[in-house]
Amino acid sequence: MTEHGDTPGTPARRVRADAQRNIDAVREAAKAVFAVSGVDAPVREIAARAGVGVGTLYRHFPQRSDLVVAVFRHEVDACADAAPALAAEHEPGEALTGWLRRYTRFIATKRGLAAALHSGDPAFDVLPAYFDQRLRPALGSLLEAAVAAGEIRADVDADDLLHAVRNLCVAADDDGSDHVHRMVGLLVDGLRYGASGRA
Amino acid sequence: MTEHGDTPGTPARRVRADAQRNIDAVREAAKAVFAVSGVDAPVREIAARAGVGVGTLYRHFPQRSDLVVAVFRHEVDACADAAPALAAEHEPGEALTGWLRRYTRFIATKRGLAAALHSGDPAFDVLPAYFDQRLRPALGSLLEAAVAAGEIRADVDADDLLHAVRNLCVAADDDGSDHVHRMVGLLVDGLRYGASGRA
DNA sequence: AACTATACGGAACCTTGTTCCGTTTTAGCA
DNA sequence: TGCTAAAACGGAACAAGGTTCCGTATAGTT
Repeated sequence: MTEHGDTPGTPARRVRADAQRNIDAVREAAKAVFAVSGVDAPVREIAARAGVGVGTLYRHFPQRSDLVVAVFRHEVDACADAAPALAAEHEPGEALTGWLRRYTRFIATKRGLAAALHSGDPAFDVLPAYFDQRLRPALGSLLEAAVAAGEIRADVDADDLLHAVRNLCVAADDDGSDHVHRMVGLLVDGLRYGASGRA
Repeated sequence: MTEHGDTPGTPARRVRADAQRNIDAVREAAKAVFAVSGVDAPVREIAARAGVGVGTLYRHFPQRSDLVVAVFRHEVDACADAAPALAAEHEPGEALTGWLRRYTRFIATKRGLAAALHSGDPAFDVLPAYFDQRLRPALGSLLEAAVAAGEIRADVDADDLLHAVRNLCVAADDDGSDHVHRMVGLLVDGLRYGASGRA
């Protein structure tokens, strides 16, 4: 799991309780507003939704882009953290498909972000790296477990799968909601095809 | 060739001379400013550079995006119009390589635009179509001539070549300036490889 | 309880897109 | 050539969004 709402570069200074509360509130508000109005939504709207003044918002997120980055990282963290949780509660194969479903849901909410990521703003340069660095091990451990249990074949790595699913999601615009689920199901069946069969 | 500075949808109404002068001036200024500061440059800066008030600018280009579109179309036109000119002055093979060089120069200036094109703004939806519709015949006629002269093989069409060169350009960021030229040269040599040989 | 570093709120400021309107210029015509 | 109406001009004014500033409030400490 990940600690809490630490904007990076805050080495060890205690954060006042009310400040932390506001940091979280703003991040949640931003997440909600981004989902509805896209990442270009006005800062004031986010502040209002969080029940906070713009001054407070800017104290914690000095630039608009910091807010976008924070929301993105938090969601990546949540997605990554779901892996061990699923692994603890399900069979390896179940855990794997469950996590991929979770992952597709994550990707689906990122339509607006995609444009921002490729906008050339260097503030977003760190995001793809964070994405890989965090999600690859998460999926990797699920894959390993499923391979060890003999439920899937051993010749696919986390990176390939991550990118394949992502591409499936972006290709299927936003129409038939379960098309992506069927496609991902197909992928997983493909993984099962060459399984060793040992349980 | 293409008439002059006709923003589309101007059926037959005479344009006053000073107006036409300003339209051209603004378009040229925008081209220059975009090249330096990118397509997000402030409108006022463009107006100032054109020696014109913002009111005048907005009279001819009611939206920022109209200006971007106009510049883009004008440059596409210039690039397309270069084809017959080259064909008239050079051997078919020469004309072809000359035009491809011209085309790579055009693509190189479009770094900033690429982001805008994929920004989701529907105002830019028409541009890719215009791009193809205008450039394909231009290159197509050069190809035909070169094939007829026996200088190149016959099994490559304009679309493939346009996209191939474009991809070469975007792949090679903006470093070694002539890498692209060498790669395009390679492509053309490839075209020559299976030539019929008849002159 | 008093004190201080920290945080809060929101008015104010700046930049940028867009509109409005009084003034100027062009082009046809007598 | 001088007259006139339509067309075009310029830039002040407006709207909206990002960012800063600073007087006030509060958490945490002694």
